[in-house]
Amino acid sequence: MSDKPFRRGLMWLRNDLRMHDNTALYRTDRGCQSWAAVFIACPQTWDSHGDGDNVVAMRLRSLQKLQQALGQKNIPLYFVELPGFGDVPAALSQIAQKLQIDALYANAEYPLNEQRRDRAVRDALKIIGVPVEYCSDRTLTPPGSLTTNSGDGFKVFTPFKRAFIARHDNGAEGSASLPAPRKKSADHLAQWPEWLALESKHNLVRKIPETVTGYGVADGGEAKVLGWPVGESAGQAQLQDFAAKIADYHRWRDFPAHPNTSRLSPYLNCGAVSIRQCAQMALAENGGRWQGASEGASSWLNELLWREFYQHLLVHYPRICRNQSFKPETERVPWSNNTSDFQRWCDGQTGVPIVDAAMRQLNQTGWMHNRLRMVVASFLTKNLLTDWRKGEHYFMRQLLDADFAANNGGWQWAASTGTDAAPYFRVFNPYSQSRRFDPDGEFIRTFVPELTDLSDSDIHCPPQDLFSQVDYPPPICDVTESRKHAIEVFANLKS
DNA sequence: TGTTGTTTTGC
DNA sequence: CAAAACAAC
Repeated sequence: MSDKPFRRGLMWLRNDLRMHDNTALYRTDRGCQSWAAVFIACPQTWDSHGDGDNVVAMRLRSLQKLQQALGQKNIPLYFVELPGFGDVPAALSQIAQKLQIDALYANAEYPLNEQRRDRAVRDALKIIGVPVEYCSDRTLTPPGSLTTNSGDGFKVFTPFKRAFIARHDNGAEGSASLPAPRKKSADHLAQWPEWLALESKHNLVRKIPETVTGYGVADGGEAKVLGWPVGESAGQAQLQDFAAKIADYHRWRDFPAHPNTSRLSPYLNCGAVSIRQCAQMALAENGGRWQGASEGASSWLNELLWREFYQHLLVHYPRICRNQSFKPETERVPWSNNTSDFQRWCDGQTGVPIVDAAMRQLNQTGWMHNRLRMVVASFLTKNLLTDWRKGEHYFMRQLLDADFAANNGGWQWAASTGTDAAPYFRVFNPYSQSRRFDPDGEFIRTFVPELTDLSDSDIHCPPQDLFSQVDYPPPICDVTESRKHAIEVFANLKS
């Protein structure tokens, strides 16, 4: 007799695609004598959530890597494509019965539709007597567990941070991370069927496809997406690279041509790297404290807490997941929503070099430097007075690191519609930002080669006579006038 | 993690 | 008179 409470278990993988320090995976391995993993693609729901080709490619390629790693431990990984989240409970119920599963494990996800899906799965499996365990893994502390004295979720970052640190500045994060699952005997794979037919006509198979319905995937067959190597080992390598540079993070983080940023977001988002691994690395650099010794490490830990803050907000304020702004009065902003302006912004053809360079970086690489995300978001929502939701959606479609909580939080911050957002009168001047953070125009030259020959001082705001000589558009708007107008519009909301 | 226009400071 | 400080948006 084994002391394991369950004979056969199933690990349901989502955006947690790694072997090490994976809470639910660890619980499955420890809790079950025999187990398999399953991934369910839901392209219809993914599409309605705005997931683009890039984030889906990152997900599927990372999953392929994980399947190899699981295979080396003689653990099967099943794949099935269903249309949407609504199809998942019935399918998992069938899967659990046909595979004779005794327990299901997964790591919790916090957007509203994900929570609803997971509750429905728990209810469906309860009917057939299969317990479901959802683990806290995507955040450092479970959303909902940090509240103000009155029991509400924090709406302001600084008090949230203070409360978080009060609870976590005790070295607990420094403890060892969870080990990878243990290797199974060679006959373990044979204890699980090669494939299963489900009643919905979707087959559960052990082969991960190159693509799913409605999604094209970049870089056919390669272990890269838009030049980014995929998988847990690539994520860990990135974490190690950044660990060597984190002491200087604060000094160079704002300069897009010399970025000393972590570039970990695509890995963090699909789960190739855990948030605890990130925090542990930075805490090790910082004498085990959240604030203090190393300015670089402290500064980056602060960024990790912004991510944490936005994840927690979803649970306390589900209106965020209903396509609504956090501040109700900002629903009355008379957005101009000019279609061709928006298209030019998307294409990097606004005639404002730093904005165009940033948008082209996004379009070409699936990633954008954080400061530039603020600059282009401020430009779209304030100077072009376009609804932040159009920008949010475009970012979701393009980003390799597209995460609903972080992306929505960032956009509502820039648009001044969010909690603890930039005050409406704090509008970035893209030319000032350009001169300050790309002083010699190096970043602009990388992505807007039309302007290569301009002087370091002219490149931020090209002179009038350039437009007849070079195929580059004149500025889409006057930033001084449009700034004034936006501030006026927001000020009028009060009356 | 703002910008701008105005006032004050310091040489 | 340039740089710093400040107020208002």
